[in-house]
Amino acid sequence: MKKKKLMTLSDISKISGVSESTVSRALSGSKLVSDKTRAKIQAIADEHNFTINAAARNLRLQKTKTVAVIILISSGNDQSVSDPFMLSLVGSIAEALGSKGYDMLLSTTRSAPQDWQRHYFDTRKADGLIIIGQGEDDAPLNVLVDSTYPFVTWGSTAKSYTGVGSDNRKGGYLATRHLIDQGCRRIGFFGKAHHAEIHERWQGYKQALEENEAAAMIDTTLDVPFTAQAGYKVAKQLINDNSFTYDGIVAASDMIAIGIIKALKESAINVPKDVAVVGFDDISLASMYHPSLTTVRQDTVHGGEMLVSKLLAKLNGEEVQSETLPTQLVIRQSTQRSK
Amino acid sequence: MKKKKLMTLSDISKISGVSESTVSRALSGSKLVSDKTRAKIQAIADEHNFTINAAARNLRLQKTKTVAVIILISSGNDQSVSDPFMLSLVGSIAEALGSKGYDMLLSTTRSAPQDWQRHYFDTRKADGLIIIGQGEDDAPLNVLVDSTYPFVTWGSTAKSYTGVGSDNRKGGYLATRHLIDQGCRRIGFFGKAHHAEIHERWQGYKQALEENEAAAMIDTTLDVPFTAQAGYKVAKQLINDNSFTYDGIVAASDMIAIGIIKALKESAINVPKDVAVVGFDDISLASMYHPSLTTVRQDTVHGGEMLVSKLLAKLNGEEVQSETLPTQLVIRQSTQRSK
DNA sequence: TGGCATTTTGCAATCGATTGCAAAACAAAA
DNA sequence: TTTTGTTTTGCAATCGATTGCAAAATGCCA
Repeated sequence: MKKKKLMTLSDISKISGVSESTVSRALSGSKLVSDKTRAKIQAIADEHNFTINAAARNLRLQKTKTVAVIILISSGNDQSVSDPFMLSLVGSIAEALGSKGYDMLLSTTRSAPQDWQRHYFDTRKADGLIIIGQGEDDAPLNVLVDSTYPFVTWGSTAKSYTGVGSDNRKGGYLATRHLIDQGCRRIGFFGKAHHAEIHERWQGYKQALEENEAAAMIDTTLDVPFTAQAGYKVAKQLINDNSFTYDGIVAASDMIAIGIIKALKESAINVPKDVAVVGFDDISLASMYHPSLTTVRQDTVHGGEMLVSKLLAKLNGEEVQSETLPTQLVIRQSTQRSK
Repeated sequence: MKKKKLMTLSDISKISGVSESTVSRALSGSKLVSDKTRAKIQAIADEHNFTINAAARNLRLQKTKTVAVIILISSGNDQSVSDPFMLSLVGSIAEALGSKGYDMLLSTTRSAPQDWQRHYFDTRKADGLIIIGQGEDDAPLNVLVDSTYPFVTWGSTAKSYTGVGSDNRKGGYLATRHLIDQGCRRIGFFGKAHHAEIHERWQGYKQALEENEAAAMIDTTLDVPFTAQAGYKVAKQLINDNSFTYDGIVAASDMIAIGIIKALKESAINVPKDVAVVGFDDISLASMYHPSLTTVRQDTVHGGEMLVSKLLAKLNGEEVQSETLPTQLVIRQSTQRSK
């Protein structure tokens, strides 16, 4: 019943009694072939379960209809692959690509070949690259800048290459401002401030603090990787050392916020009463945590679509600009001190 | 500075003054070429930044060194893409593939072409398929069974095709047994019992209840999709209807457990004192929730490696068996009623 | 039916790498 | 120097689909 062997254009051509050219044209919808012929060929192709061989087509057309997505992982930190935010973004990219008829090749800097920057494009495995997360270091990306390699990045948009990203500074500002409005006066920032995106959030935080200099603020910038575990550990440490003196915390991501809150709870420090905590990302879990998490929402769906459309435009030879997407403060329980 | 044009084998052959065959052999490490020649050619290739064209090679060799991973999503439920467990598994697969020199093509049933079952293989975009999550319905997979298509699945292993999965039944049993040991007497199961994997967990749950028939138990099987939101909603509803009478809950996944716990907390029902809750998966967040979640661990790292090695073995023409991985109960706060 | 315009179809080259087989180059032995 | 044996190298076919150009088929009108 099953065909063991896969059909080729040539097989179909023999069966239908027309040339390969005609089969090719019929199947690709060229108007150089009559409807009658096309119908006949299409029927035969369907019947024999024929599919075009992508390798051959790619070779001939010099393109693959495939985009490689690669997730940058800071070397030390092996958890950030599982950051729900990034994965949500990848999901959105996958869908946007799928709807345009593109396949997605996914890898992380850990699983990819050494020379991933060039690998996918040079080998013609993909037509372009989407790079997620600039990490703390521009070096790996600089290989690509001023080359003609088609790529776009997610992250900070204040770069020399095309990027899509959230308005991190505004987000950081809104989050901090909100804490101040809630009456917090000793506000700490938890996150790697030298990481491009986080740095922008930190700048927003800084700005909010400065605009309210009347109040005595604490600007403590702690170096915390992207995981709940890291947030937990740092907070725990501070508490144990009796140096936890905040009444408000801006966490660089929801996962970090969750870790911090857990540490606080374990020490019977109440959130939001004793300490108000605001996260960043609005991962789906944020509303399901207890207390539900006030956070700055990044729109992953829009972000994914944007990345894809920018890249495809680029593949199409168009000139493309970076784009900053709006962020939005979502107020939930973790900062409601008033009532 | 940059080469606009990508080099081909033929270019390198011209530059180095040897034939294409020799270049090909030199670069692929064939011992048919002398070390001296190889060194010379290698140097030239490096200098000109030459990379093999995958399309051409694929066409010639009839293989792609690429595996397609596809995530089955139940149509209605648009959240399960973001299920941390699946994503963790995908991460592990990505790494296992990377270490074997394979690339990973990722898609979900939402973003993939209609005929994804055949698409990736027929078009020769991938050498094989890894399918994650059987969903509630075997139909899409049956297209592949008894075909010669190389694929392996994650999920229930009691199927006619090669699968890798956790010992769900044992896991469900351990979880339920633990609740009984903790003194729970009204234990409910929250999860889609007609979903293949969940059904096995449910069987384990059932078995544990039956082995302890002396105690009065409640076997309520509620139909809950895979998200925290769903767990929350169902629990909330029960509470509002005054029909929440459990003192122990077996949730089919950690996310569901988290949603349930949130609903309980909002109604001032204490976990674990009033109700003990056990999850399934041991996602990284389980230990970071408050209370930390007792759960059944599935080993995603091992699982991913296993899926990959089975598939590659299959590609290699070997006969391959399904495999069930052990599950392990991880006891944390959400079930500690004793003290 | 013949002649011309318009559609359809087919030939053959091309994309870039691999490999069986045969020829060339080299080394060693006679 | 010739012969035999061993390495290296090159020729040419192959993988499957696409497409410019030319040839064939068809339609239309007189």
